[in-house]
Amino acid sequence: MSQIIKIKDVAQYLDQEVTFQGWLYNKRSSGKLRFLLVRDGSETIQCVVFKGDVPEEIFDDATKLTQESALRITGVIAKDERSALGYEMQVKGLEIVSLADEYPITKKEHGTDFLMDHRHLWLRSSRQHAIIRIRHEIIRSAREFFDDRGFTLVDTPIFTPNAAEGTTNLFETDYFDEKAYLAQSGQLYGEAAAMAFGDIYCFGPTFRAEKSKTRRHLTEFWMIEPEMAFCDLEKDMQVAEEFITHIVKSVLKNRRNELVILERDIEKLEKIEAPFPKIHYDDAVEILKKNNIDFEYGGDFGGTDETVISEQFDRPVIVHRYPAAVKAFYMKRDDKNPDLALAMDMLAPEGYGEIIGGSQREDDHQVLLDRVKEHNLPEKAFAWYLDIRKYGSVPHAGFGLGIERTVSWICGLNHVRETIPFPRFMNRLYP
RNA sequence: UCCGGCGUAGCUCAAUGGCAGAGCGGGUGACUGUUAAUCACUAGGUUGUAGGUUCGAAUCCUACCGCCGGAGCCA
Repeated sequence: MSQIIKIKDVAQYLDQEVTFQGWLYNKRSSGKLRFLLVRDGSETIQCVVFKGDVPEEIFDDATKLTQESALRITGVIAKDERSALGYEMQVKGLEIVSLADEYPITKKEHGTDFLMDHRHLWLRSSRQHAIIRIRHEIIRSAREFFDDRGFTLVDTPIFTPNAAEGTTNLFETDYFDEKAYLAQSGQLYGEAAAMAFGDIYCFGPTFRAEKSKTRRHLTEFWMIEPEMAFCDLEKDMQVAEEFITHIVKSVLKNRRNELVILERDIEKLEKIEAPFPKIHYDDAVEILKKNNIDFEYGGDFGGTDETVISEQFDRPVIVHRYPAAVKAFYMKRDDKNPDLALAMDMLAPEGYGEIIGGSQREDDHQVLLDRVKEHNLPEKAFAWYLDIRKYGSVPHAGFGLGIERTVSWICGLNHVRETIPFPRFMNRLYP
């Protein structure tokens, strides 16, 4: 057998005999010719079998190959303008590794529910390849951003003993006859880690048991959450905008072809450059009023509100200083107006909604203890968290980026369910 | 939980009260350059489930189930 190569490297082997290992993506035929589209995970190439060039049994094998059959195929690489890749293989040899059963996913259109039932096979299609590779680049560049700035990766637990804000939106599990909950954020542990290492981030799955049936919600999704000691809200927002700029630029540089496959409007992504507009909550409410949106001051923004606000700008917009009443207990209040929390949300353009939520944290022990009591939280369960404020407390801040919403925005998708290999949402636990 | 839509062949859909169909996929055959190849032939159905109206129901009515979209919910 000749040298086994990846299809993406085909240009280096012009006029040489090589072997691919892969799967049959599609097959066309014409008389004494068989056109085999072979995918090996790196790329897809057309391999041409001419009856006069190969032994009869090889031509018969090429004829009986079914979609997604596994194969090893050997031949000479030739340049060909008629082929989508620019190259194709003139086949000399073919080994069927396994003949596939009738494949459920055909070349015609399918409904989303059917495709989700066959998610394990759907991942083989070119569109899903493009999305998952962009997801990979987003995660790779996100880690690179923090790694290059000296952040330490400190991952946080998934089993947690207590519910920060009630248990209705948490998945409950049995932990040796004790109740445990799947984490909905690593942040509280991240704060402890920041006091140990200065700048840290965690990256892992988070779980929300909300019965949300919208294009923006999953029950299991991934968040990357930096936490920084000696950091205030202003610096927090600055890190966030530089972070997003870095991710978008990395995708544009390293996964441009995938964006083209997805027919993404690349010009819109090329406008993403720090600094981003940063508007006060009051200004955001003003925007809603100007657009005749019925909105009561003091509330949180709904999906439509977020879309209207983000549509005013050509890059992500950061809204800061929300009413403390609609935000979490651990957020520090604004000195200038104690009704406002030092919180910030970043809204993606084009109506993709909140991709980042962050804040400066309350660093005073007594104030935080009062908040825990106000929210009727179990003081004992939060003892370790309050400890952080007793032993060398400092101003600190951080944020969380939702990976799937970011992938959805950068890819220009209309639903987050395609942004994760095996999504979990309402009515979807299989495969 | 609420509001709206949908459920017909493996898949995507048509048939709106009167014979249950097409395209794709499968099978058989033809073709030396196909690009979701094309062409011919062929197999494939408890019309989501249960009940009701009617001479007659995929079609109208009721309930249930499932799915989709949205709202609510969403540190």
